[in-house]
Amino acid sequence: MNKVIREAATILPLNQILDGDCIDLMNGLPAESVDLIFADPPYNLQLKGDLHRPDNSRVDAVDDHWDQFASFQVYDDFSREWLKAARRLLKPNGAIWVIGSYHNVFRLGAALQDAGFWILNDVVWRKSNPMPNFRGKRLTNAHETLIWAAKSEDSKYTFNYEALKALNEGIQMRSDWVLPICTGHERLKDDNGDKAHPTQKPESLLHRILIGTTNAGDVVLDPFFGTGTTGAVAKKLGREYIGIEREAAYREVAEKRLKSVRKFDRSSLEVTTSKRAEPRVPFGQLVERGMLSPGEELLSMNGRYRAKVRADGTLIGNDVKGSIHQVGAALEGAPSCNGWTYWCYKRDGKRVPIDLLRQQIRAEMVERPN
Amino acid sequence: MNKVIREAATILPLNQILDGDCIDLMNGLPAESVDLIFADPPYNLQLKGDLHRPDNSRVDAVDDHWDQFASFQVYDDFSREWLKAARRLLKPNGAIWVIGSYHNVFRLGAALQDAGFWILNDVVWRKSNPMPNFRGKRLTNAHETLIWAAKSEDSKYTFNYEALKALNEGIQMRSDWVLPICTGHERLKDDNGDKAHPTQKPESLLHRILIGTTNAGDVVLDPFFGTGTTGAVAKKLGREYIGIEREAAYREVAEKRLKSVRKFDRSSLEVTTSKRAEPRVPFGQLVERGMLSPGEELLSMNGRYRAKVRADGTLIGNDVKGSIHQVGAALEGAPSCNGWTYWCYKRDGKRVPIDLLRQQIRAEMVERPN
DNA sequence: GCCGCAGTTGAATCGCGCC
DNA sequence: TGGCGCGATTCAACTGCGG
Repeated sequence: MNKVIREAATILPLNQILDGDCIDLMNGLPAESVDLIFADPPYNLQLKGDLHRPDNSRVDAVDDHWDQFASFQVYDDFSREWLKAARRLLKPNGAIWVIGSYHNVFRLGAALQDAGFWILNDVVWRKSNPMPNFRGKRLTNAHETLIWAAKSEDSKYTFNYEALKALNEGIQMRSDWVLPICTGHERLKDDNGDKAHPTQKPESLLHRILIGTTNAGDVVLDPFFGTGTTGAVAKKLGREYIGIEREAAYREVAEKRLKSVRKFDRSSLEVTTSKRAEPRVPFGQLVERGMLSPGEELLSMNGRYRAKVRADGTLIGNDVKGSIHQVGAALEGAPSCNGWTYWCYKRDGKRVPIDLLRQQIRAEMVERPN
Repeated sequence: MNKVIREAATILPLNQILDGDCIDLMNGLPAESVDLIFADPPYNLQLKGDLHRPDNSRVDAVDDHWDQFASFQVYDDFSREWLKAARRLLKPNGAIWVIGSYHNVFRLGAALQDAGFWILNDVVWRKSNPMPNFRGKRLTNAHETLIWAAKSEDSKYTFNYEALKALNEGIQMRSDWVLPICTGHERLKDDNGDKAHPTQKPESLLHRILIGTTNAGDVVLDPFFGTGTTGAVAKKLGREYIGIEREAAYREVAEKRLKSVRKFDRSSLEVTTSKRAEPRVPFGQLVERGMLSPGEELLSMNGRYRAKVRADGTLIGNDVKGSIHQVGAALEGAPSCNGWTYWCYKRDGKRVPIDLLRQQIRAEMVERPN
């Protein structure tokens, strides 16, 4: 801990959870005293009725009072006020992370820019296990967006390029991060065994943020502390934290959690690493990418059957419609069929297995596990 | 081309590129005449000096005059004006796609919401081959963001759920799409052999958008047409397009490109459809036709409940009377139940789902529609 | 202890047409 | 135009139990 931090510590309520409204409390703290802010504000989801899964079970929606706003205008006023208070607290070279979904993140991003923050990246948290779209009316909402911004255009912000590169197996870290949502033992439960907080963030996400954009000893503030994921990871990684949370139930869970956290917990470093098999390539992608055209004919490897490619990546042959696997199986009268090795196409009079196209796509993907 | 489209064609400049300012031109077109808008507006990149690669070669940045705006305020005014004109053009059930990067997309998204559009999804285009961050000062900017929004909250927007699911090998399409940037033969060159447009989008992106959110024959408008990717894919897929582009050089490249594009043949454009589109068959018809007899017993799929068929096509089981759906729901204590997939009957000692009888009727209907 | 299977769950702006 | 009723719709993980 260097001298500056030690002095600040006499004023700053380090490693504590403050009880109350984040705007009031931030306005009461000394200006230019914080290195990084992580903020997970209410998303302002505008949910109407209940939603049921196809098996008729009810989805436990986020319908808490703290997520309700009367209008975009009210939400914007709130956002601009807490962002203003947050910006005042940041040191000149400080930075902020904000997370949101399409319901609120565009308003949040515009408010950040208007407040004088300088956006450095937007980062996509691609969820490996999102909730599906049960009604089939939209795309699976499989990601959330984070915005990383410096206090101002000329801030000398912290970016640990090499550390993130190392986390990413030697390849420069990209703006899309694949991480699982918070489940299992990490997900905190209340006394009834229900989830303690409806939107607890995974520690892996905060781990990457704090490793990449803070140094040991830095002061990290979270104005929407919830169950304290930011504090837990900060403590593990040797950063100082300040939490603000107005709901007593969340504060209690967070206090208990933080007591049991130890610095340099090695196991937490392993959270983000996971092995992955070869990435799945949908056949439809060959069509979208023009490697095969709708209307083009495929030939079975044994030369016995033909089928035509359709615009949605299905085949039609002998009146059978379906995936490359389904049509292959139907034509052969087999229970199953690997379409990738069954079909080929013609180029310059030669038969070429479609699997070669898949290999080409995989080579381009250079997929990283995380 | 059906009657409605033919009439509209007398007013709408279909399959043309209009020369001029998109706001003026959109205001001159008839209201509620367009099914889908795809817009790739200027990104308002705020680039300072030149950028060089580690080998000192200069990066060819987007520094065209059309991408320069004096301030966020000016950019917002511009965005809100073209969005207003665009919204007027959309049919009540129409929708819009907008693409942007962190420089502009937050402002665009907020403007969309303020204009009354209803966001359906934000979609991340994850680039398989992005430009690296040469200076190591930020994360590799490896994605762009698309916003899909309906004209209003109660628009009955087009979503070809099954077609997108087919494109994704039978798994529901997610909000993150991995696609390569536009390179190689697809990337259009000018007479000097330089790229004809700095931000040409890949056809694969438009293919997915048009397959997923339009039907054949729909009118698709692109107010920032550029080199005409939207038009090219629309033509291939049998959609009508309207392009607007004020730069003569881009219009020329696009005209040439569109002339050489051919529509895919009819059958390959057919796409996997949802059950919802199939004709409704009342359960009573199975009784009328003698496929099931009054008094016959049905068994629930899980084997737990029985019910008796009545002459009017209702069921009675455990003192509950009503439709196959109502009785199923009541017995299971569920909010709803699809009776077609819930009940089966016995034939030769085997359980047969009643849905097979419905499929039989539907098959006959295709042969003799009336 | 390991494997398989059944059950549960996650920041969700999640019908439509007829009368 | 509001109410009612048909009937369509899910993926990846993790938990716990039984063999």
